[in-house]
Amino acid sequence: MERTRVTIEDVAAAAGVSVATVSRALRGLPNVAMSTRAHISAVASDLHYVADPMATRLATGRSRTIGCVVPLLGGWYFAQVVAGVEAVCAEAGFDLIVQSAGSAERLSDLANDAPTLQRRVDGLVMVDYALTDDNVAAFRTAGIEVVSVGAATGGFCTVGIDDAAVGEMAAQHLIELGHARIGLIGSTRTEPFRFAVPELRASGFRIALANAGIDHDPHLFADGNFSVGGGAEAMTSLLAMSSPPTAVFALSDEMAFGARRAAERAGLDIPGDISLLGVDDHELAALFDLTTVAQDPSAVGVSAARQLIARVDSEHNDDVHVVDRVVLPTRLVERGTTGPVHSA
Amino acid sequence: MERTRVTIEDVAAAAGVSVATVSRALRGLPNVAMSTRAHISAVASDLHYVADPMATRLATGRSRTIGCVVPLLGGWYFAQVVAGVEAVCAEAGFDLIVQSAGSAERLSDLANDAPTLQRRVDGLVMVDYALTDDNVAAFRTAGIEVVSVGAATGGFCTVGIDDAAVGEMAAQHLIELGHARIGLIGSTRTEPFRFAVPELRASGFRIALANAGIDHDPHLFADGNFSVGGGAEAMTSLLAMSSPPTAVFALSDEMAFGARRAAERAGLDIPGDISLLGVDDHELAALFDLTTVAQDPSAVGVSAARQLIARVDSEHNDDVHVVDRVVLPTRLVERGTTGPVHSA
DNA sequence: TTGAAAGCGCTAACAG
DNA sequence: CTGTTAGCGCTTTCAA
Repeated sequence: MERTRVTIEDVAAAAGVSVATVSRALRGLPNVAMSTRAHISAVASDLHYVADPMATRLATGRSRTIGCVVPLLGGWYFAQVVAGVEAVCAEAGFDLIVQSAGSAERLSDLANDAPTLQRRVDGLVMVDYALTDDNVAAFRTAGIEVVSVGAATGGFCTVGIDDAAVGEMAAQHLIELGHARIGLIGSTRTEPFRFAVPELRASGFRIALANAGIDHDPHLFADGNFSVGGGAEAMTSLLAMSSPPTAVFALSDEMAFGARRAAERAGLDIPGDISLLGVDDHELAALFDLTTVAQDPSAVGVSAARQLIARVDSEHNDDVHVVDRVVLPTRLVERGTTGPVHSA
Repeated sequence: MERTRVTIEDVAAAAGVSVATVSRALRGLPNVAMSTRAHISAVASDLHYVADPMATRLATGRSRTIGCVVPLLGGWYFAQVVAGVEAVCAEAGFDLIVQSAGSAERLSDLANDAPTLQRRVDGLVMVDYALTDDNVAAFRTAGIEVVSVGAATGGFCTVGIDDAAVGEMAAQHLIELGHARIGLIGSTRTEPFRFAVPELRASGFRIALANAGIDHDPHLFADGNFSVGGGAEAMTSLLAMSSPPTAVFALSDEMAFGARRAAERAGLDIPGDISLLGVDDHELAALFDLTTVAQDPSAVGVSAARQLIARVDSEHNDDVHVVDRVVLPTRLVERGTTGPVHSA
């Protein structure tokens, strides 16, 4: 068990060359004789030499680390995204720092910390945030590369799905089944996360209805706060209406789970009495036999991380087509919670 | 927008003192005149000076970063643990690096990387791993502080729950309801995660049965692989027995969800025909009205992170009682899936 | 193709 | 109480 670190100087001495040559040789830089390179490599592995990351980082100014900021660790969606980001980092040899910022204040703290952040990470994946101009300016002047996940913000590269299309697909499916009175379970919260998402999905949904000549009763909306419990409450309030909907579109599967339970508790048959449709294809959606518009959040994380790493690391420049916006596919997964409208 | 970093030298020059004094003053070290300290602080914040983390890390050899290694990012349990760890890191001013290692090979890769890992993190939280002697040796000789989550391994500080007690509580509850033929849905996988957990829970369960004078039919076991689908299959096979159980204990809520669905599909009433009990108190357990033995994985993460940080950072030495083993509470949450046995 | 030497920005003895 | 001076370990001109 060696007690002292073996440094580049040790290798240089043992190989009978200068540290500069060792540095070049080991990093595969040009202008090193084949023989010297081989010799140095041998000596280095012999000594179990590995370059000290901190020294390298200080000298180069790059950390081979990216950060991923999410509103909430531990939620299904965010956990999937982070998993995707991590997978890419692991394969690219990057470290991944995760931070959660669940409020606009915490987000600003982070932005104010941009100067030191810049030294700790080469870039940031910001998941589902609405960045203020100040936030954006802070990251920009600190020189931190940012890729955003979700709706576009701050003029950064954005990867996500087409949320309006999600709403359209949902509406379309329900319309085809003959539904006209369709309830919507969404959210009116805009701080700090998923800000534009509910509105985008809802608007796509409304547009599709309008295109079909159906005018949507704005009262058929209930706030489910993107939670299971909220979904249940929302469904309950929808069912309490004098003229309840024949179908309900929940903007997330978790809200749909709650909604389903509430409907069952109310003695309703699904889809006999009321159809239900969610978004996500959560891992438990199949179990609930929930029809849903599927997305793949881990693929979003993968794509975002690739875009980011391609921008900050010249070695990975060509791993991916660097673009300003990548839109990942969604698709309707028909299961058992939607069916033809029951004519009264 | 300043283009060049402001260094400690700039501050020293502007304040008319030496860099050493600036360093001491800003870090709150003793032996600095009150007046000088105040002056330096003023100048520093005036210049928006912040110490470069990388330079500090190289000079001190400490990174104020901890790592968290999990078998699988994106699973409910692990996401909760990571969330707890992150919360503590954020409040202690530590960065958190997350890595997933889903196989024994990836785990060994990580251990082999211990020398550079040691420079990048001050310590590691290893979640639900069975560390080999080689792994342990690698971390030890690299001087990486480790706290393990789950069952004890490698002689490191361990934080977790009493899994045997979990099994006992479950058995006890079912016994009190009069059940004697109780099925067990568990897992026989041991690599690389949750290794000892299923066995510990199962053994506690069996011991409680034995103490109650019930001899447990070993055929009443089915492998659910800790997944929803696996739980469903396991339940199906249990129900296919010539003499099926009157109650089933699933070693995790997710398996219980699947089991519940399978039972319902088979036309059985819960708890009328068969009782069902899980472990975790997953966020969706209430929705399924599932009786379960609750644990709080994010609290586990919090506790583990505190133990680790107290060990690696003298400033946080007293934040927590440093011990070798912390056991967090679990409790039975009675809901609607368990009921008295139906005498035939 | 290789080496010498000047950083990168901070900390930590050691003097004074 | 404060300043001087070596490092920390690697990268990167600039010469040779």
